[in-house]
Amino acid sequence: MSDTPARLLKLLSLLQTPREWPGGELAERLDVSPRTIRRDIDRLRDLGYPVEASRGSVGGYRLVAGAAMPPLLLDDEEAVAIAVGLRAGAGHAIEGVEEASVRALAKLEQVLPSRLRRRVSALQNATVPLTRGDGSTIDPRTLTTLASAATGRERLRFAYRSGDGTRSKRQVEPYRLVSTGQRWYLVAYDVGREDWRTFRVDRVGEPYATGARFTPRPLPVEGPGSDASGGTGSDAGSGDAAAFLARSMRRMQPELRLDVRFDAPAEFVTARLPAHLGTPEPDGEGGCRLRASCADSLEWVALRLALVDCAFSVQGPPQLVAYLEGLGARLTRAAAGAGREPRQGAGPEQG
Amino acid sequence: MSDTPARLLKLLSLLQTPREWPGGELAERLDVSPRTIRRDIDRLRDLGYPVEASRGSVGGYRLVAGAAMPPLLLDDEEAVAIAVGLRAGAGHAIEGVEEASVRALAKLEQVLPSRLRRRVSALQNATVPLTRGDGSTIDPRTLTTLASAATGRERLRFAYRSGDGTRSKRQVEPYRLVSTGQRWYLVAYDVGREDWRTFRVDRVGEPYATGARFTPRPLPVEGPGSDASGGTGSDAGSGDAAAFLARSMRRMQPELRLDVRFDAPAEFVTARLPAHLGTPEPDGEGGCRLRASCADSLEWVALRLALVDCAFSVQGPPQLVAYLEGLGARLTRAAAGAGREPRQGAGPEQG
DNA sequence: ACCATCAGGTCATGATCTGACCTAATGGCC
DNA sequence: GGCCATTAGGTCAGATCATGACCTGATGGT
Repeated sequence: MSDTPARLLKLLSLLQTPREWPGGELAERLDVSPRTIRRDIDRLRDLGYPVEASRGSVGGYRLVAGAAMPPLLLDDEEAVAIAVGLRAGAGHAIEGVEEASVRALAKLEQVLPSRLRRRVSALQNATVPLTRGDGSTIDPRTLTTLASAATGRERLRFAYRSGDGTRSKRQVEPYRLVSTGQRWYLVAYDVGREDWRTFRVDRVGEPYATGARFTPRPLPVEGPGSDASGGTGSDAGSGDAAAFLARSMRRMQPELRLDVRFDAPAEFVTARLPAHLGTPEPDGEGGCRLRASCADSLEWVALRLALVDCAFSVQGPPQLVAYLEGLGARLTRAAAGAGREPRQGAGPEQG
Repeated sequence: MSDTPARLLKLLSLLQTPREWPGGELAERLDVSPRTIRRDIDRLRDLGYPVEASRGSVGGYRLVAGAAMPPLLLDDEEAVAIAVGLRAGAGHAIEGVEEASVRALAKLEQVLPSRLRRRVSALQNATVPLTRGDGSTIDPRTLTTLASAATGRERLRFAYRSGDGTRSKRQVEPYRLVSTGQRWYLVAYDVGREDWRTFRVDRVGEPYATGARFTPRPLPVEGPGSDASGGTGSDAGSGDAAAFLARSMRRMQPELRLDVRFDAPAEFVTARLPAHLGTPEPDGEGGCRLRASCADSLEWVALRLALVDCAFSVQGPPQLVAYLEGLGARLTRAAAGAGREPRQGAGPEQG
């Protein structure tokens, strides 16, 4: 409790509170002399954590932004908040940081005390997921298990339910998690099939790491047997995995072939659409047209389109048209009920 | 670089990677003898960080969940992912952890290196906010500035735009941030007005901490002048602030008086609605009715209602009815355009 | 002008850390 | 069952380091 490293950690934790700490107060809190505090501050600075000091009678120390991230010392509630936030984000993650987000979540959940874990899952259950209905909501626990196994180079076993409904048990050497828009895929070497495969994470059931470690094989670049000439050893493989996924997706049937016309300029629409849906082409004066393929759920696509906040018109696919029709009718009926008792099946009516 | 505390931090950071580390490898990485590694592991355990060891030929060390949160050592991408996730969540935060979420964000942004900060704001801009249109989107920077000032007991100056449009400059002693559903409020002592006020955060402009520290005053409990008999000194004031906000809200006009009937059982609807919107009462067979007041934005409420995924009917307020009408018409038109070239103003038509 | 704060030097003492030995126990693999 | 790699921990000598007590200076707000 009273040795130097512990004190340094405590000091770091105190300094992370966004306020100024006079040296005397720190000395009192940590039960050492002010001189030692000054020395500790020096040490932190040597370690690369920039402690800023303001002199004068209301001066004090404060940790500011530096070149590297200092260790984050979170209290219970903050840890829970981050875990909940990341889990909520895991489904429809912010583009560009999906993988990192899952890595961070895995890191956090690895060390999250069990009482906090209970609070997290309780809050998680109380939260209404934004996308639902097509049954492909992703279990964050599955995601973190896969992510841990991939970075920890541990073999995985899981049950897989493929697109046509057949079930199988797999044992794989996980390579990397990749997300496209709303969906997650695992690129892995299937030990049983003796080949590389991509798995949709929402079709993975009950994954667990066997504990057996493996040395990662090089991901085939194009054809089998081409040279994956010595990588830097660090993780330059994320792009590879994404490319591999893209190639294997090309062979699969994309689930939705979008064709939408917007009554708004292309840049307006682009700014309001997720990037992986593609970019619309100008079409006519003041309009644009989006043709793209995606594997996202119907509800989610419909929601994104509605949020673009301009008139639009869907050419295809038919399921999307049908869904929008249904949703539009439901909303119109909801609005039409105003002023009198609601009744099912009341037709639309306008004032 | 090579002294003990730094090595311990590095060790912690290595152990947080979700994989097993043999002692020898750690010794090599940290450039000390294996014996020292064992001693360091012991030290970490003494500090309360439970390091689990598996013996045997494929054994190794791994940090597991313990009683307290260990310092989180994030790499750049993970830090960015968390920051982006929390900022995205700041607008429509998960219920129950809003304040903690903002505290965590403030803590993180305080030490986030500037190059990462740029990446965060770039990603933030690329993201389409889920709610827009009523101009009340919240700037996460404002939120974290206020949170930092509140926990750091620093005075704040900002420009305020009140409900009727009048602008004023305020200097306050911030007490606490409170969120209700989608909106954020600051409970603070207004130095100029010499009284307690609540401010809507989205109406706060250009806040900055003056640097002047203050000693927090007790928040009046009911009437002015009642005794707030010595609190525990710690932060038991979160509930107080919420209660204070609720009292001062009661005097204000709530913005939306919802009255919605759902064609689904009350428990079905409750599970799919955010809690702060209130709970619906059973109404007729298999239906229920929700009467509640809220200060959320129109678009957001409409979205939540649509996501309940059952037929419903809105009695009021009129703005909501009008908005749903417009949205429903837009979606119906979007669906009706299928199969032929879209044309503006084409009336709805069904097959 | 005064005071509180940060910044840093020096010194003696005592604690602590490290590496090099050693032995014991455990679990997986052949 | 035997072998091997791993964790676990004891002991010892020497070097290193941390601490508190003193000091002087600089800075900035009141």
